Amino acid sequence: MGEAKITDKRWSIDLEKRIQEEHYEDEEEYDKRYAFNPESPKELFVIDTPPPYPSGTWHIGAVAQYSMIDVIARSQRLMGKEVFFPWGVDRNGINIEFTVEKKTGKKMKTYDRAEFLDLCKETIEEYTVAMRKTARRVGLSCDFKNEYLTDAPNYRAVTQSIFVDLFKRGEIIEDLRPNIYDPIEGTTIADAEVERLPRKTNLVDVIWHTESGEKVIISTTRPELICACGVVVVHPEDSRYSHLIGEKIKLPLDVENREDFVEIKTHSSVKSEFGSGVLMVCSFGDQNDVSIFRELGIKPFQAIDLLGKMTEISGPLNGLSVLDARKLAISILEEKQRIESIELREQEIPVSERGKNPVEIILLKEWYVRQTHVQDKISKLSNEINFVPPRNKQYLLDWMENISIDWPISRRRWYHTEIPIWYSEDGSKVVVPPSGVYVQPWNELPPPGSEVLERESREFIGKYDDLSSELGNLSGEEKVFDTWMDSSNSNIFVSGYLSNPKMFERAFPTGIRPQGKEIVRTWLYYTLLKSALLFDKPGFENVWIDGLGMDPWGRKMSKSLGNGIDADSVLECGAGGRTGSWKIKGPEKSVQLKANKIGSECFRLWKACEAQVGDDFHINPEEIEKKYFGVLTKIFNVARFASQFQVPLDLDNKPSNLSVADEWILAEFSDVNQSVKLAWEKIDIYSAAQSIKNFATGIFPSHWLEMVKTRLYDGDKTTAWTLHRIVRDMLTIFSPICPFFTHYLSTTLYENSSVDVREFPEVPVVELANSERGDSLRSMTHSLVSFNGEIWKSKKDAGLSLNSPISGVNVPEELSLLSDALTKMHKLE
RNA sequence: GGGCCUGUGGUCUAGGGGUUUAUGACGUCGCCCUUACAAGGCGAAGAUCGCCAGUUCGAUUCUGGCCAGGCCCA
Repeated sequence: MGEAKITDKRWSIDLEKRIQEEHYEDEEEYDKRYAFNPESPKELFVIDTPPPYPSGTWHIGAVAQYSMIDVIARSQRLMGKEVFFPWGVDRNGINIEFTVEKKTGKKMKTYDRAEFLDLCKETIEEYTVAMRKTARRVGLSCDFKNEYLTDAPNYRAVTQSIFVDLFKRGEIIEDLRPNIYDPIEGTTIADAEVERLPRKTNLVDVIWHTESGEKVIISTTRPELICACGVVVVHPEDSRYSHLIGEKIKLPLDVENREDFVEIKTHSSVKSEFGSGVLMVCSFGDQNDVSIFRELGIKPFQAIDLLGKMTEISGPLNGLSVLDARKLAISILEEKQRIESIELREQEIPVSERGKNPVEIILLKEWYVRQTHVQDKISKLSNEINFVPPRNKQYLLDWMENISIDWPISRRRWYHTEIPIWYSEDGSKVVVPPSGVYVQPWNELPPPGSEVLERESREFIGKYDDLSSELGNLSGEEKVFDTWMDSSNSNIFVSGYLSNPKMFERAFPTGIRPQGKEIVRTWLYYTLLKSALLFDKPGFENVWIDGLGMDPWGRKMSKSLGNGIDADSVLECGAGGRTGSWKIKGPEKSVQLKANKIGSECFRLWKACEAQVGDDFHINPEEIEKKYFGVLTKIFNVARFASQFQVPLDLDNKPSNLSVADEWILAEFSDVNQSVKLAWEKIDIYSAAQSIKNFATGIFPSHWLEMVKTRLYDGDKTTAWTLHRIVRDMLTIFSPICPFFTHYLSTTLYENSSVDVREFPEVPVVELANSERGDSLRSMTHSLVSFNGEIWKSKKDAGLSLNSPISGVNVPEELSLLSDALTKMHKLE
């Protein structure tokens, strides 16, 4: 016995930060610990870290999830695997374009394209730096040196190569399909960018005639779209029109190059009480029209071109803008006495969020990945994947069941990966770049080694280097990919596809995909689609799908609700004596939450212990501190207590003369050890955390330590061996959850960091793990715990202090083996 | 509006047609500064197992509906 080696009185956020900084500062040391070696003979375990999108703030729920991914990484290292825990940042996409537009007050399309790309890159770089900092603050053990960025040439080259590959195989096609389009800005826009504005519009009741001459009134605000009418529908239960179903009805305006009549059908989306209850379905008045065209399998017409002008099918309206065409259509109909009535009414019309221009849904030639033909295959392949938790696989299966159309992958935006293709002057041939080269077709000619293909058949014609003179003026594709097209390559990118084929061979299917349940239908699905199309394999061995972080009342955190919590505020809570304070809008009133100390270790411990994977979890900083900081302090104190006893030179081999008490706790510990090992194998963080926490704050200190204290003070070597062996291994198996905490304690006590252990520690008392001897030792636990409790209670009832002697108590029969230790512990007389 | 997931004391969780007066932990409350540790000890309160039907001798457990929260889609 001597002075405690651990001099700090307690775990603190400042101590945590100091250790963390040391940990990350020495890059050489850091790489030795965490850098990935693809040549390693160990089993490779690649984690497909979700590359976060830098947007300025990082959501506390997301950071909690990343901390658990780190637990997975560290636990797999501890299990002896060669873990690749990459750090990637997703930087493509419309988000950063919007940010730049907002910052400069200038629209993207008013810029020179190259200039705009530079602006995006600069802006996103600032956010990227902040994100990296938070990643370290929460303790991620990523291979930061090999950071990848989805907007970097090496990443985009992979996306482009895969496109070329799938294009050649016919899995990627071009097609005319409906898109939301802003004719003034000249760009497609996403659903999320559509806003509704009230405007006065004419609702026109137009008289149509069926083939048999019956008069039918159809109300519309878009008479100019009559030329694009594909079907007229009524509600299936509307008896007024049931006799008309299946009949042909003539369009009331002249059209060109198409039949001038359509069929009358039924559709359940029709509101019978609106107008006359008859609806003309045109390509495309609204989203409902799109789905009716799709559902009924009707070929859409193109009524409006990219400049917002009417096309030739509109006959007399040809070439007019939409508004002029509407006016002319009304006057023609009036002339023909085809208007029953006109009513000016207020209507919500869809406009583009930023331009406030009325948007149109028009047919555009876009690129698609074929997907409807591989659903069965993906579903079969996904059976080979271990889902954690299993029930969250359902999100995927349900989604796949609803897939009815191909995946549109082209966008008319800029800060994205370019679609790598050039078209010959006559449009019949295309040029695609060689594998592994990043190209910008809007800005450059095909690089050496490019191939010339027949556009329709994809047949190889020759090398571009030989044929360049025969293609005329090439035009480079200006469109870019949907960002999911990039994201869905993350697993193969980090597994070495293209960059390290030898590694890819070993590492694919990728070890694990950790992600949130909200993007199962996008990120996970698209990745599995790619793996199925490219390799006919499942993308992953494991898919870990966690729930989302909610506010303390179980509501989603959002700006509009005012219930968000910033990640850094929790991680820094307690640093430098600063406390944390959060004002959060509850369901009824605002609540002020306060905490004194949290930090990364407590935060990680909380997430590991608090919720089973897959469930949404409530985040309340006050609770995190109250419930889990004490656990850290308890374990800290156990280690501090242990640190006053000399560490035996040989911790590996057990002494021959272990006492029964020592054997008992070793038997208990080997049990805990086994369940933790099993839990880490099954990627069950919750169970591992619970087992360790219960042992480390429960029977180990309260019952064993109290029982052997005097023996330790007397300098008993075998008990000191047991103490240190258990503390050391306990810190080791706990290190995936609280790496800096255990690092500090283990290096101070044992001069070896628990985060460096690469082999799961087995308690060197094999005969205690699964044996009768072990079982019989463990069978004492229950009586021991209740016996101790009884004595503590009787002493309390008698007004005695715990270390005063007590008489008239006998150690029960089943604990006779421990009777010496218990007699000393309680001072039984 | 549609599909799916979830619903056990304040929080998290075990269990699963009948010894269940429902497990454990944390939190809360009361009493106790006992020398690693009030970060501890002892004790107490707190749940009609979301609600309503049905199946059954019996339901928290099975079935259906509803409600609430969540996710995605429209």
